[in-house]
Amino acid sequence: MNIGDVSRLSGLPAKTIRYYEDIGLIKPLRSSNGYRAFRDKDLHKLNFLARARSLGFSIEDCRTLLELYEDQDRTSADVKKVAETHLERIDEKIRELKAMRETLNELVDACHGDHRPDCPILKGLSSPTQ
Amino acid sequence: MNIGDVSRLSGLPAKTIRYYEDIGLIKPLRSSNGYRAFRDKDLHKLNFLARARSLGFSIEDCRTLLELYEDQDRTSADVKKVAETHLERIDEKIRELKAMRETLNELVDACHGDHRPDCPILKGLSSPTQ
DNA sequence: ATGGGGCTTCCCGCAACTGGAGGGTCAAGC
DNA sequence: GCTTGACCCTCCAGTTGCGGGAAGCCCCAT
Repeated sequence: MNIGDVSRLSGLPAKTIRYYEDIGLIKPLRSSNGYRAFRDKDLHKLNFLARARSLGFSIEDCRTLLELYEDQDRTSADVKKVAETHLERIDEKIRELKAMRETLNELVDACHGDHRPDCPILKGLSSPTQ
Repeated sequence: MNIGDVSRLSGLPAKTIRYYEDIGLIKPLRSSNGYRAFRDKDLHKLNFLARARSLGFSIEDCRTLLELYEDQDRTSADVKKVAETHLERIDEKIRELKAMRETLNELVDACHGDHRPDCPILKGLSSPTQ
């Protein structure tokens, strides 16, 4: 398979796939013409990466998960730990965003949004949030 | 005021303040020794920026908001529009994160997390999410 | 005068790609 | 055999919003 094929099959842009090779996540073979030659194994890994990335795992997490994926002697505890740590990061991010959302929403609600210059949003931004 | 002073007062790192000058968000004067000389006006802007950034506004949004802040002829509708657009981006982000959280949580819950290699998390990542 | 801050500029690096330039390869159609 | 277009290759620069660190002034206290 050429890069275009695995790109279509995995849904990942060819650029991304080349990047993943650059940073050592996948190691496709090469044809005599210099084209990357992907095996089923490479495609599986790309699908794995696409799904892990879509769940928000960092590239480094993905590297770890791929290693565990390929290690027959892994323990599920190791995998779970990575996932739980990531879950906590997600929760933290959600909390942050909700806090932003709340403050911002109050400001937006207080703003008339008419032709006049008077604006509680700008006022809120220019005076301390207590 | 020197950069250290406004850094302490605004809570922004000196590096960040220099960066904001680089990209034209603030325009402090210069003392004869080459040091940046910040006026109250600059400090106000830095505080404004710190608060806008903490609400998740992008630098470009901040630039727009600062312009509106300084424009006596603005309309509050213009400000509100920027804020509402940002609010929608936040909501979208929260939705994404919650979807991730849900999927990830299911996988984590299904995983024993013991010494055995069998792991639903890796299985989930290696087979299509239907 | 010497030591320790503080300030300056400049350049590199981060994450995770994306875009584009400049060029080789391959298969089909004429 | 030649061209055309769709692929593919590498390499370099840019994105966002800074942070780290080098190399070198400046200023004040001892």
